[in-house]
Amino acid sequence: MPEPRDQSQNVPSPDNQFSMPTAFDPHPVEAKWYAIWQEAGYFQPRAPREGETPFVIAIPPPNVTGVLHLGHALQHSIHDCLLRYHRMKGEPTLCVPGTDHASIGTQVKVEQHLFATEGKTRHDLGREEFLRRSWEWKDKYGRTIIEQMKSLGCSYDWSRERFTMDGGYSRAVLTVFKEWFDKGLIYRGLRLVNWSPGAHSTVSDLEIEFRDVQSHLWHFKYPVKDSDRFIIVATTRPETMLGDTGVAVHPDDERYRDLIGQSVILPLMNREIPIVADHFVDKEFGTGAVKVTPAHDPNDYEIGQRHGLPMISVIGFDAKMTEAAGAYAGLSREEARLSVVRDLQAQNLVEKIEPYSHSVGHCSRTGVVIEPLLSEQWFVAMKDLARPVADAIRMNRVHYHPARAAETSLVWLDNIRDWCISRQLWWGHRIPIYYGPHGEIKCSLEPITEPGWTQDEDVLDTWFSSALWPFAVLGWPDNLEREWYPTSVLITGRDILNLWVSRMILTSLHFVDDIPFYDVLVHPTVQDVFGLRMSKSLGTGIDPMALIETYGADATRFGLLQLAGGAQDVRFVDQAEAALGEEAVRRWVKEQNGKPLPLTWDGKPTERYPQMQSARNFANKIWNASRFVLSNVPEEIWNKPNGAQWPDWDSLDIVGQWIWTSLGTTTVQVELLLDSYKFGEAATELYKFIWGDFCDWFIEWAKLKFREGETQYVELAVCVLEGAMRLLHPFMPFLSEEIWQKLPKTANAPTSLSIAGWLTQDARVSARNYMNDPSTADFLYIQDIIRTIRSLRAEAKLAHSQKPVIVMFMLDEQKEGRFGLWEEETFHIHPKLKQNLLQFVNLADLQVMPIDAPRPQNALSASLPGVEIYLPLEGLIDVPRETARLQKELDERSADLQRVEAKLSNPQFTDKAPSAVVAKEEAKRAEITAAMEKLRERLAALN
RNA sequence: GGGCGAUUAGCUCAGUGGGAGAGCGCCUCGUUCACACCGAGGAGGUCGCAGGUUCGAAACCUGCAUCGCCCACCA
Repeated sequence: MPEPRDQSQNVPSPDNQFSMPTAFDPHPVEAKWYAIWQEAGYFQPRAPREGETPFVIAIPPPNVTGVLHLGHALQHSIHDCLLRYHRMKGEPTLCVPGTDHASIGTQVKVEQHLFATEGKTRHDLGREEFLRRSWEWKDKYGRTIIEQMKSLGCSYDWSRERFTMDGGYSRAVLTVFKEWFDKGLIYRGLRLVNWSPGAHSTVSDLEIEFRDVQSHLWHFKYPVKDSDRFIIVATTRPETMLGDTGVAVHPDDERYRDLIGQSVILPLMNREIPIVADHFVDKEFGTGAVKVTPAHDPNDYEIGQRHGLPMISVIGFDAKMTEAAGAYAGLSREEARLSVVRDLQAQNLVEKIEPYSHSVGHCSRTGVVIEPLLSEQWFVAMKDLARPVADAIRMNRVHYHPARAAETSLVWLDNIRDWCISRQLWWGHRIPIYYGPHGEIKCSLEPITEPGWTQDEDVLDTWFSSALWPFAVLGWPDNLEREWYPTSVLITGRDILNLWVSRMILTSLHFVDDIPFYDVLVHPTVQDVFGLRMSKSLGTGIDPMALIETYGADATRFGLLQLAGGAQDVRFVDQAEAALGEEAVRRWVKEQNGKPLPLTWDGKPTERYPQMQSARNFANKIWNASRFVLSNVPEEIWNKPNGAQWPDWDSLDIVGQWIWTSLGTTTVQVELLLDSYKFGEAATELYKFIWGDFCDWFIEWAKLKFREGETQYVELAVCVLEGAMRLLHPFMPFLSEEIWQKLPKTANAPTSLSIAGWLTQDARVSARNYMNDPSTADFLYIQDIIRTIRSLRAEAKLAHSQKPVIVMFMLDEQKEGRFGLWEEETFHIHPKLKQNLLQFVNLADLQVMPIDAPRPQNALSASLPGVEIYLPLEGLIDVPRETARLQKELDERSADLQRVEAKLSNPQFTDKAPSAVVAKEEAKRAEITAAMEKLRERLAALN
């Protein structure tokens, strides 16, 4: 158990006041609080009560071999922000974390490691030993990303951590397979699949990377049978011609119309193959005639199916030419290509060879060129399963944020193709199909050990198991914890909306008869500073752990959340990249595929990523504001058993009422924005409140009050700070906890901010008071006046030691109803307030005169609505300079007036625009006219 | 090729019909009293281009240009 906070009394211990260093050091704070939170079990929720809606997230399980990248860091910042927010609001809040076995990704890594360290392949080890090594690998490296999430502060229920190959999960996978098999939804078939000779397995579309390759377009002459004509075909893959079983032309192509139905003699193989007509063929491309190799090209496969062409596999699983390639058998694809071209040239059957650039599919795991191959594979029949998913999305049972993301899924679902689920790998869920001695095929959850029976060698596509994630981690198939299901929201990137999200809905509807989550939130893709997708394989990755090291976890989270507006992609600024220049970066990425960029950064480490630097500065600002408030808490408050209390509203001055109000309205804003997943705006609201309102205005003002010994003002400062820490906690959990713990609190206060609950009614009561007493808005008016006075001071180049007199000429109606500012009877500025203002702006005196009183000579001046502000100067003022300034303002106002006049003199406008808009324009005209009049007077007074 | 989105200050981005905004950066001034990871003041924009709708367009429509992402992939 953690050391409980000493609640017997609030003591002004050295820890509270004097040992706070002037700069916030995040790392000790992070380590301390995460350990305490976890040990205390704050991340494990209570069970939901009857009728209560819990908040539940099952995180997208990252690969066991993975490390946190910037996209993850953003995603988990969002997760944890929502979790902490809902937990503080008192909802039962559960987050189930875990990792994915990532079949092919992990296997390839283990194989690479094996080869590098021992020079062996998996076949040298055998299946059993290889799997043992893979589990070892998983145990060793699978922790990394989990530890990194903890570094970020994620408040996930680690006692529930799952792995997609743990016992219960495997049972879920096999159960799904068997049920679909028994229903006939899983079948075996000969299909063209993406074969990775590197991984020696089929791979999913997602695991193919298309790269632009400089190659050639070869034009071959195929002799037409019983004729001296040739038909010329163009190809990028000469070696596949050995497997050609047809030539296709467009049915409307005049050049070939008479040849349709005839045949050609395939050179080198001397095989007679038909000429068919197919709409797929583009008349404009190449020669308008296509060689058809159904066994090695997806489009040719389709054409072959339509015309009943045979399929001849000339390339084998080892990426070498097969026996069917005749004389070329045993050659590699590359060797065969050279030989075929050479032999055709010898026969004078090569028309021409053009340079040609096109994109070629490479295995993203091994980098080897993908070979489309015919192979026996297991498939899921998707059509009937997909329809209910599309229905559920169309009926808004699942809400996508943004809504247009649903369209992506609908297009995919409406054009669904059967899903190839078998992979020729060892690491993964082995297919529970057993073959009997007499050709029997059985699906069994338990191993069949009878003699003569063997299990299918293949494993399942990783996404097959991922598709079950939300309910499999909540107890299915044994005992689904319905109180936590469906989960609340799934947070993901755009790229796996179909591969993963749609399939989760599919399995959930089928097996649990319910949706898996109410909301799907698509988060932005983080791009580099030039707008390119960030990718480690492109050398453009940024390590979030380095950000945490440099800026702290709180700043990293806050900085990332500030970027997370909607689903709009965001750019992450790296000054080192920017310095290198876009052209250089792109050239490097293109030429040095996979190698890290040659980036150097000589400046301060914190200045490299300005978006993070800004967040770190914010954290430091909060730290110092808190340090200042704490250093002013007097003994008597530390000794109070209930700590600081909200003061009486009516006893506060205008500034106190204003900051209290601002806390209340900020709270409402943050709630609204978080409820609608607008993290960037919520973060900005907090930034503006804490830095702009609390630090820049309230604390500066409070300095005067603290010096005067106004204890209740200290209490107010503590209470506002306490509320601000609650608002901040979902964004910056460590810093907010650290400060919150230092504040004087009631004896029975919770032991941690993370479970302390959301803002109290007291904290928000001011919003109601504001509605009843709009005079608090007057402080915004005072701010305007203060800014104007400061501006005049700067204009006059007054030293800080010089205290000028300010004279304000004010309309009476400007004073009415503002009794926080003015004495009720005399309309004089309230003496107490005036005294504070003089100190605040560093003035000798502040005089308020009637609007028609004579203006001082030799003065700088400015005006706001209803008030003119004069700074009389004893010495000479710079007349030309001041004249120019006033003239410039006059010109600007004049332009404004012209615009307004033009509108108002247009009968179309006055007739058709809403009367409120017209009235507004009229008021504007009056205001501008008055202001211009004053400007002219001031100009005249100068000259 | 199809779909989606973006284009607003030097940079990153808000702003969905009625007087162009924020943060960072930049310039000037200021370090005895929370913070230089700071404070005060200031400069800076024909809202990608061209049409259209409207009394009125940064916003709505059309086209074009540029960029990005997703899907399909050109023999």
